[in-house]
Amino acid sequence: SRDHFKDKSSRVSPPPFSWEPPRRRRGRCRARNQAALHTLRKSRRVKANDRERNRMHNLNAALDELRGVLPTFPEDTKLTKIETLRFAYNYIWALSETLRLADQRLHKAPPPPPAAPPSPGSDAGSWLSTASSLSACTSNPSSPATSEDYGYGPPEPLFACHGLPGELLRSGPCCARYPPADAAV
DNA sequence: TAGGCCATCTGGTCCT
DNA sequence: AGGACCAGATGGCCTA
Repeated sequence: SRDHFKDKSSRVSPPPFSWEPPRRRRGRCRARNQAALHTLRKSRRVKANDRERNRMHNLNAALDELRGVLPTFPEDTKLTKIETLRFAYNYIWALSETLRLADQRLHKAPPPPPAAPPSPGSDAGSWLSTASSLSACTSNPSSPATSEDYGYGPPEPLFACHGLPGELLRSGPCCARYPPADAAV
């Protein structure tokens, strides 16, 4: 079909579906198309990056809100993302235990030992359920010292840094990065 | 300087 | 088709 343009004499109307533009023109078109495709892809990528950035910002904002309702000591301690999630998991568990125990006490039932805390994640970096962190909690000077102090009659003896009953602190993971690494225990 | 944490980019996949 | 979601890669910042 390209020969169709070589010979002027035979230049009749091109066959309906086999006609192709001259090579040079087609190459230019292809280049133009390639460039258009490139800019299209690029603009889509830029848009996608923008959305992704925004999505992550929203996710971080939600994480910050979650940090805001979690008790930490010192108060301005910023938990990492993974710490925030794990602590939230355990904090919810501890609060549930508080309600459960309070309810039991209300019905005069002898409080059984609290249930084993859930395990939100068991990698080596998890500090939430370690005995050291729990003993650190109970050794807080602002906390009640004797076992009698851990009773559940109102008002509940609370830990200044956690706001949770002592028994829960001793039995369940509820500390967030406490004590600070450099703090004397 | 190594390791941890984080933000961002990127391509793939799934969903509407 | 376009957006949401996800996971891997990368580089910057900070701390021990």
